[in-house]
Amino acid sequence: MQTNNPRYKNQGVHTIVSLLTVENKKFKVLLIKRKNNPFNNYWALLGGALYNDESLESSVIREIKEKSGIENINPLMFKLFSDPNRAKETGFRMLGVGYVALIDASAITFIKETIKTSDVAWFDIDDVPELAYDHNEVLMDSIKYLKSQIFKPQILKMLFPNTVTIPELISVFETILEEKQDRRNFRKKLLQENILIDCNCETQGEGNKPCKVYKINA
Amino acid sequence: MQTNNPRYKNQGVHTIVSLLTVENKKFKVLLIKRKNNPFNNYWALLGGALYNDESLESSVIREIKEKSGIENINPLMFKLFSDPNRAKETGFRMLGVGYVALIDASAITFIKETIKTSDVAWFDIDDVPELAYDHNEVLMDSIKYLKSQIFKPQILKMLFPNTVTIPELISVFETILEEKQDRRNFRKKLLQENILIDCNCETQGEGNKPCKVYKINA
DNA sequence: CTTGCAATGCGTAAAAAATACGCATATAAT
DNA sequence: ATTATATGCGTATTTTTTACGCATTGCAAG
Repeated sequence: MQTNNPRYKNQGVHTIVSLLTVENKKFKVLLIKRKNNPFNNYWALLGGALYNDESLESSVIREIKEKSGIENINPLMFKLFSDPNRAKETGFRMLGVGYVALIDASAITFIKETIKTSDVAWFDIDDVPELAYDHNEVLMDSIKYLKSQIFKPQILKMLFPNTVTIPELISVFETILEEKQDRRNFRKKLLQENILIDCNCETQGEGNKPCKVYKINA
Repeated sequence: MQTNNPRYKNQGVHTIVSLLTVENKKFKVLLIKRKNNPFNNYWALLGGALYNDESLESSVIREIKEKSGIENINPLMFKLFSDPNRAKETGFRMLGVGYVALIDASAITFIKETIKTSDVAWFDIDDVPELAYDHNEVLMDSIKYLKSQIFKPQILKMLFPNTVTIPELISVFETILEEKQDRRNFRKKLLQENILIDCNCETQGEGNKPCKVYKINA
């Protein structure tokens, strides 16, 4: 077929993963420091080449697991990056498939133990340096997409894989959306749309009135 | 880099184009008959391999021009088809990038003159045979996407590159959406959202009261 | 020249969805 | 007791969507 034709040779696909979290009301992204050319020593989003026999999603999951130790991720594709020159430094025509994934704050602790090297780190979204390739653009697009899809159970489940309380949800939403949410409407919406499952228990020992505990319905 | 690693070898990208039109209140798609294996003699959507130095969109435009003679197309990407086995018959790992494009009824006449061979033809949407690869799925997805985006100027401009009247618009919308539109609300919406530009002239000699002539604002 | 058809163009009314906000009450810590 | 923060029920306002009424215009066919 076609790989013999120079017009089609040297094409490839890689995934680009915007792995985000919220910790202490700060919105953060996981970056890795490149150890090869091109863009040696630049920070970059997670990602890597697609294997022939795996799906894009498996590739993303594999990549996240390798670099952060995190499993049980359900990433979402948000955009295809296809500019012919977007990775010209490699000498290949690479398509980049953009994915967003989220992890909950408790997993961050776990990641911190996994990460021994200084080449993987969380960056505050407002404090991201110039990244390799077109990754700054990819990151911005991923956040825009996330904001538009934040009420989707698939996303909420990544942010809160186990249990949640409504105050926790509000806090995380306000951080990501960068705007205040009305308590009453917020709660009404989540309950009306059957996004939350009542666990019939409450938090305790946290100062004020206990919160009801829910699970994300997904 | 990576093409030496068998895990990444033999990857490629091709575009798949759902080229649609409405003629005499029938919704139609342009198909070509394959003359090679795999899927020899099967009908298929337009499309082809991506060249290294062209954008996906250019590839689509080129493909449409080669096969139909039509130019001035502004296609829209709607989905990435990435199943590892979706083109296993070729022996390659091919990503398929799905695009929708539309042409106006007047261009159909032009295409008919261009098409001399029996291997390119318009099919009624309800009468599409089993297609090569995953093209039946691609076609269905493209129509679903089109329905959801039909009011976008980019799409309207393809359907009506020159001038339109509101009755023409309604007729085409009713065919594509498969449901009746209310004349008054339809008109209100298009005018309120500044989708139409008044050309200050009217149709004539068509029986009843003349229609105002508009251009799509895009 | 009247009548019917299909268009323009201006309405309003009802229904549904999104947004703003009031307030009574419960629980734990101080 | 007071304070802080939750639950949970409510309503009012605004915006958007949908449904539909009707007077008027221009052409064609009888």
